[in-house]
Amino acid sequence: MQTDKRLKYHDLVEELRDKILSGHIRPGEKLPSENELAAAHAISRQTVRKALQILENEGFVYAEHGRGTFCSDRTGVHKSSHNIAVVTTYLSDYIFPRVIQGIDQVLTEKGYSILLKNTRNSRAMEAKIIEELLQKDIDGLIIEPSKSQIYCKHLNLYAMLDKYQIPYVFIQGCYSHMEKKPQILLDDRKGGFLITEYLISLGHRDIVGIFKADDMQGQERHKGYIQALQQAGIAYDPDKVIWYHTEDRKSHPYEQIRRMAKKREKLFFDAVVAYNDEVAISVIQALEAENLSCPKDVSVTGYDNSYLAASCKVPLTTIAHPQEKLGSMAAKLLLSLMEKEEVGQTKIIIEPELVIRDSCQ
Amino acid sequence: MQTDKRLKYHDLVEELRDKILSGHIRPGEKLPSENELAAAHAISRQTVRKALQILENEGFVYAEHGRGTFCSDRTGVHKSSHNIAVVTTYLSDYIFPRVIQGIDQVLTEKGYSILLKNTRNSRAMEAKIIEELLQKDIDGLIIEPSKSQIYCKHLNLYAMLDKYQIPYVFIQGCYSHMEKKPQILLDDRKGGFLITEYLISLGHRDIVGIFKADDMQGQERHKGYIQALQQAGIAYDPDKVIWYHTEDRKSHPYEQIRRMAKKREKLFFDAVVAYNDEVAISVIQALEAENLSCPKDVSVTGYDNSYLAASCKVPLTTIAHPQEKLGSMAAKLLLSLMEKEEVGQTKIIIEPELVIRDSCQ
DNA sequence: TAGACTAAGATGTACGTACAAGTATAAGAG
DNA sequence: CTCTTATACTTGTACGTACATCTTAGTCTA
Repeated sequence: MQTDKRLKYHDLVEELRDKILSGHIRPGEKLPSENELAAAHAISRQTVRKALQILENEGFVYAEHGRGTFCSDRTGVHKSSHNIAVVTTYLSDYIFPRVIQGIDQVLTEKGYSILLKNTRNSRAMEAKIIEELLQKDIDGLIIEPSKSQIYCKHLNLYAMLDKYQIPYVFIQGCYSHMEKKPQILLDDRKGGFLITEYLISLGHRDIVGIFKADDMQGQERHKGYIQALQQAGIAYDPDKVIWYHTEDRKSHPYEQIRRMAKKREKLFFDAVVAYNDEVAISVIQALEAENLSCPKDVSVTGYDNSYLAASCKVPLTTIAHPQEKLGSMAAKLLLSLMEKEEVGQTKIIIEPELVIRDSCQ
Repeated sequence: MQTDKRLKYHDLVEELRDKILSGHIRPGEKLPSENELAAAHAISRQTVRKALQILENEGFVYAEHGRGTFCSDRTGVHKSSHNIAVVTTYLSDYIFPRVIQGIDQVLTEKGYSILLKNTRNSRAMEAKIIEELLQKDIDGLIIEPSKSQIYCKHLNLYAMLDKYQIPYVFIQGCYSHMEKKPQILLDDRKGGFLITEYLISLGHRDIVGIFKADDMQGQERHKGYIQALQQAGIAYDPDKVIWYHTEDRKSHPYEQIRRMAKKREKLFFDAVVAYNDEVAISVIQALEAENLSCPKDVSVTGYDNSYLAASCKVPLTTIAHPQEKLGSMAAKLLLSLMEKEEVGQTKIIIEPELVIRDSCQ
């Protein structure tokens, strides 16, 4: 096989490209004029022009009529689509709009756009989306993991992201074995602890817990719930815990609570720690259907402090979700990763806060 | 100003590009040889080569050594990023999440992604965003106009979209002079009429109307409100109408209603038609602050049938907003425009529906 | 000192030639 | 009939010339 050195214009392209990539020619710097290059390499000006045109198409240089040819500012590596993918599980009208709003505010300011995708909480879908995103040239990725507690077979896709130097930030959760990756999450265990502890401080001892089984948040809030019970010396009773999956979020907790409430004569709970505000509202509805009232008969707590919590029938005592702040923090972290700054803290945990309203007594 | 026709290679580029775009040269078809083109246009072969190289860079043609130059399979137009921009006014957690969800469902199925942007209801921002989107190569655009009742100076940007053959669909509103463009909207006048007519049928005659001043929906709902009053022979009283701007949506309606409610001895209204559910809730809060109750003292109606309407303190009688359906219809319409199908109906108006709950009597 | 002019030097357009190298086809040899 | 070969035609590389157009900087003039 012969070397490529036989093509003069190709030679020049490689030489100049190397000089740019190695830093010998810096962004904005003027290249030698076409005639100078021609003379220096003992080739014709037309051949030099051909080489420069190739470099221009590749984005390494740009020419200005009458002034000269210059090295591009952005070292031509990738064109920078200025798109950043935001992958969430659901596009529900629950808390995500605000998270995305927070992300958007930060990104728009810096000239980036959001490419929105959602996985419907399916890992297969998530893998498909990341593959797709690797094709489009995105500058970064903010992702909420799907069904995060289950072991994830598609970790190699994240290795691909690393390889292509596409920075990513996890929000709301993170796969095991990736705990050191940049991420912003809430201390869900502490949140579960705080809200349970609050109920205990009001005198409740028979506290039902409702948790989502298919993500890390559910697991963590459950742990916090147990921790608070233990601290108060209350025995943990598995029969008082209801687990549900995302698909059944509208029916399962409702039916379970109704079933439990039916045994009124031996009502064995006086408080409910719900996984989130949506579930809390459905719990209250279930109680009312059995002629029980909240907070008079049963105290109920939510989680996330969504707009539902403030405006629903019984304003909910809940745990504050930072929403916009979570989004803007994630966007800022991603931007600093993209600029390859030395980022000190890449794992940020937001402390939960108790918001007291009317649903407990 | 001189025409572009002076540059020979540029001429040839345009001629060939037009032939390809118009279908005179079909994908895979062989173009005339460089010498033939040179002879036919009485220009040199080198000039022909320059033109062909530009077309090759743009993806319209490809050359095969020794065989010829051929028209690209993918008609070269744009590389098809498979991104579709969705531009809304706000990313509120109000009704947009569901609209976007509807769009996303349809687009994901066809392998497209959403590029999300929001204008904060500013026309300047909208112009900036469209300019930016013209740079990125999007395949289509779904847009909710900003401050749509005000005359829009940036219509030329839509002409640019036409020129680049990027199809777009308006949702929720449309600029004047663009009534014939593809759009999906709600019959807001009829909605305003229906809800006002309903209040009249309950016996109300002193009905306050609250409308947003800075978009078409507000204007239309206001017209429907007047229409219903006229039909019932009730005189229109401008003092009973409150106009507000988006920026003041949280304070202005609330304060106005409180002010009106303060004159209790001569309470001159017994019903309120609110612009949307959010405002309706704030109206109810204002009434309660003055010790008036809804629906006992004053009937209040919402609009949009958001999740707020069902779960708030006093479940709202409101007008159904199709949400997901609006989104999916817009996405489907856009897709059919993109495939250049002959689309029969490009202006779709969705009929409003009354949803009766507890906030009126 | 401010402004106009000029010249030098940069890229851009256009044409020309010559030869290299790949492809398809038709003619000819076995 | 099959394989080889010659040939004509294609695109690719390389060089050369000439002039147009734009920028910059220096010079001259009012």
